[in-house]
Amino acid sequence: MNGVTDVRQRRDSYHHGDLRNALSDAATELARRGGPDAVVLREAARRVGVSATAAYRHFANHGDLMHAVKLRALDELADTLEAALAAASDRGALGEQAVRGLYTTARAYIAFALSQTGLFRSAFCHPDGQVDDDWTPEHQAAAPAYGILAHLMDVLVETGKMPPERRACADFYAWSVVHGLAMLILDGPLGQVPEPQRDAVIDRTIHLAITGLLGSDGASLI
Amino acid sequence: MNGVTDVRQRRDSYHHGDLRNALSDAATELARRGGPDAVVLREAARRVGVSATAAYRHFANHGDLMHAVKLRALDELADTLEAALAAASDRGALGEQAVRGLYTTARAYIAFALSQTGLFRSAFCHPDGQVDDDWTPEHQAAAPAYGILAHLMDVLVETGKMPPERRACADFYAWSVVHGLAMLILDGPLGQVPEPQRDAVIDRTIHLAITGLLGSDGASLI
DNA sequence: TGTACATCAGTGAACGCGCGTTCACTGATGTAC
DNA sequence: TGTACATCAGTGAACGCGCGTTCACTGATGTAC
Repeated sequence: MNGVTDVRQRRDSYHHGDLRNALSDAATELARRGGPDAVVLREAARRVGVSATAAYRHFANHGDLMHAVKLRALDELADTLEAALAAASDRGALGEQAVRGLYTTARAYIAFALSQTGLFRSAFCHPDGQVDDDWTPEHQAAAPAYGILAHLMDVLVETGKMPPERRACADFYAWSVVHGLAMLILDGPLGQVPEPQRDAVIDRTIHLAITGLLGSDGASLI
Repeated sequence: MNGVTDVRQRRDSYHHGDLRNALSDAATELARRGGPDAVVLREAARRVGVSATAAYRHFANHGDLMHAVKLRALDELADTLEAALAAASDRGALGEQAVRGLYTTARAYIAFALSQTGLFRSAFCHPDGQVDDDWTPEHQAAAPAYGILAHLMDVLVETGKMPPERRACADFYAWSVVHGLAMLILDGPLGQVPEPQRDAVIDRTIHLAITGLLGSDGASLI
């Protein structure tokens, strides 16, 4: 851990050793604070203690750096969801676990969007001049959040919690609700709602979404 | 119609007559093509045939102009939804009309996001230095799209198509699905799906959302 | 083991870009008497 | 009806900003013999 951190700080030798990673780290921190627009190549270099030109040894251009930030943001989102899922209790039948898992994941997604807004936006940005293939099946590791969701859905069907005929696109549907809710809070009408009410709206909306998917039986669970 | 257009073109007298509107128009066209980032005060002035300085007689600053664009985008979105709703057939019982109206509105929302991406993004941007009160209840006229949705939901309950206990937040829920779906296509994994499949995903997701809200009876309708 | 040399990874100065905004100004308009 | 003058709505030149990117360069490294 400390070894990793060391390499990210300003070096004392002429050669850095791991400049690409250090720049990605610095750029990611910029994104965390200020979103995609705050990712400034010169500033990242400055923070690492290196000339701006040095960055061009490791990234083709600004869009390339941005792209690295995007992948990190996507990873951090997925890690957050997985951690939330792991932290939730494991008791009960598999099906009930999956239902609870859906609630947990949904809330964690919103929480990430609200607390790590800069990164969240960066995960869905378009680095200029980059081919946007982060989402193709081949690169699906870049969107591991989707894997989590899809797996939950499969378990729901297997355990009889969700009718099989609803399975098709159920993952996109769930993702849409939760992503749209996040965006409406960040950029839309729900941003103006004071916080206690907002939390109620979040819970209620997630509840409606899951109930709709599972039938009313899911409702009684939480 | 032509009278309106005239005023938007370059004037021949020293005084323009309706510069504020002309600048809003020009800026909105910039947004339509290139999204919020394409709204450049100097370019809008150029297009109207006026010095950049003149804009400051009518807008406090760039954010103020942007804000005008945002309101127009919001209006155009609402108009599009209403037009789609009006164009849909009016036959059948009120409840069935409302259900069909939901499908129509949802599809029109996505279609707007995909065909008027620049404006769509502008409707949900944050003009810098502007207090974001476009969404407060007092200014709700600024989000007339919400009114359309809320009214549909009320009709669904009144006609017995939707259980009253699901009414709470049902509008936010529906908006979230449709907004999230649009965003996932524009900025997320669904953008990479080739078009025929994508349309299927859109229809299916909307269907899941509405079925979830109404119960499976809604399903048979479309 | 030492040395020559290709290659890799940095440096610092400079450029152009186009924006938002300000300044001191001038031309047109409307109103009080 | 004419005139003086305040006010409104434009103009053109200029500024500073900070970025991404390129250039010709130098310092460090590793490998062939």
